[in-house]
Amino acid sequence: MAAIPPAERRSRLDELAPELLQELFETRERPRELPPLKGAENGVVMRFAPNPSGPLHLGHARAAVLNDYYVQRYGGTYILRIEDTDPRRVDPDAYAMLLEDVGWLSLHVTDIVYQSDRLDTYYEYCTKLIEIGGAYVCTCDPERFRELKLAQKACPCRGQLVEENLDLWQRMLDGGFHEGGATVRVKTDLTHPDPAMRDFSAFRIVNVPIHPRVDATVYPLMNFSVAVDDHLLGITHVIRGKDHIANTRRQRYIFDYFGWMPPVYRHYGRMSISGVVLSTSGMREGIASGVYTGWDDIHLGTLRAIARRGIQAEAVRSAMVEIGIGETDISFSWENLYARNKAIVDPKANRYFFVPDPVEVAIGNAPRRVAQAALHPNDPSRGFRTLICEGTVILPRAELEGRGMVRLKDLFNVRIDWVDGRPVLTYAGDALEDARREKVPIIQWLPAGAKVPCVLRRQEGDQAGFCEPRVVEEVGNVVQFERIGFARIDAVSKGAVDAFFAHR
RNA sequence: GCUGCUAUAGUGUAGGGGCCAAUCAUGUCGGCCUUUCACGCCGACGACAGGGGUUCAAAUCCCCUUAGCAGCACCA
Repeated sequence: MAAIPPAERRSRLDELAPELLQELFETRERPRELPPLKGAENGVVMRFAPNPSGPLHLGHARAAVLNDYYVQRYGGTYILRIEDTDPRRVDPDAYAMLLEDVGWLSLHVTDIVYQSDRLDTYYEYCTKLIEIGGAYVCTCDPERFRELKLAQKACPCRGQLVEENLDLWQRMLDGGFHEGGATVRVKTDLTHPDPAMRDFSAFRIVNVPIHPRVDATVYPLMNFSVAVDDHLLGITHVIRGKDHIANTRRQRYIFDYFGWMPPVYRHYGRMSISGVVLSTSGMREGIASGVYTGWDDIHLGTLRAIARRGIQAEAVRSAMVEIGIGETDISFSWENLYARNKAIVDPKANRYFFVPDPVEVAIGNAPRRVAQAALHPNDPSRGFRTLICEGTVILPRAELEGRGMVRLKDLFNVRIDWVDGRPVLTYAGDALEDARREKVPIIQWLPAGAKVPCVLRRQEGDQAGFCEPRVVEEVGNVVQFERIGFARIDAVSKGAVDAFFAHR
């Protein structure tokens, strides 16, 4: 066998056992399966833990979908945990937006937990941690503490007795300190090679702004509340970005102090997303200053923005599962997302004509014709659109330029003569074969008397024109404007259609 | 700077010592089909970051280099 050149092997095999060859080279696309999770065989408890500072975007979708994927795969519970322990980063409107976005993604959430409901629990565990000598209240200036930390030196507060710490802690809770005046620190290892690990903060005081859901001034930092919650809620597996690797190590100290078993962690790599704005603060500013129309502006990477453009949740889900939980840094590919969306949307979308940048022209010698154009070429049972040509039509300007002939789709051929730079059209027969033979483009058109104004909104800018009257019935649906691409019909106002371009 | 993680076609991914002359998708190009530049079908293009080492055998294990990323907050 080895003596036969590989190229020859295939042809030989083809002669000997063609069915074997076919099996060997059959390209079956198996549904993508992500690597198994350690210790998940008997079910999992996982969580998606967004911060209510704005709506969800594609970055969130990755965490949300991947955790959901494993919950679906192994069975178990999926907790939506709203991490609202920083009043400064809470947008009261975001709570509702989060739930909408989770709903849009069809996450299989079984429980919803608000961390702001659980402050007393965190306080209780903080007291315990102080009691067992795992934490202390630090009243140093933050800048001073930082210097000491970098020098691997203890701050004076670190040596306080448990009783002193408990007193100070109570004083914090009683409002005896102001913002910045005191912080609870977890005792770790001052000589830890990674300065990020040294005596990190667990609680702080926030006086302004007031939390929209709870009356408090002492708030846990995420490493404390997350560790306590992951344990109390029985989280078995955590999938999150690698920006949390350091946090995982910090949280480990808390698990160890309490003698808890930490969950299994997977940290996926950074995902860069080009072409849209993702930072919540950047989006917020842009909306406030009028650069963006709102959280669903098509230049943003929020789920509501891409949904508005006609991207289906299932496409997002499928794209995220394809990306998976690899630790490599990746760049998110809109192309791949669009391809997946097209697969979902193409069989459903009805076809219509949209004529951008229209020119109205009378066609010389044009017979009156009733054109029947299929709503979907692969599904005749859906029926037809009826377009009546009485001789005057509108055509996309760009399709005429430089041409001597075109065919109007589902209608007839027209000759184009250029007189003083203006197109003069003449009926040139019905035969499709003529158009084929001449390799003439078959273009979209509309009767001059039966058209609806339509604006196709793209990221690059708006495109004005006209579309078929029946598009008005497609609000909320994705349609295909023939030869242009897929678009979601967003609204109809004053008889004009507002459409958002999805992709080709 | 310190601490850590990662490196497979343009993009995303599979492969974790021999089955790799490397998977699948997407993309691009060509063809077929078609009254859309859609869908579908056929074909082509395109990658193991670089250098050492271990081994009979390395994309796979080890080391170095390079590059990217993350963290070093009283954010999450």
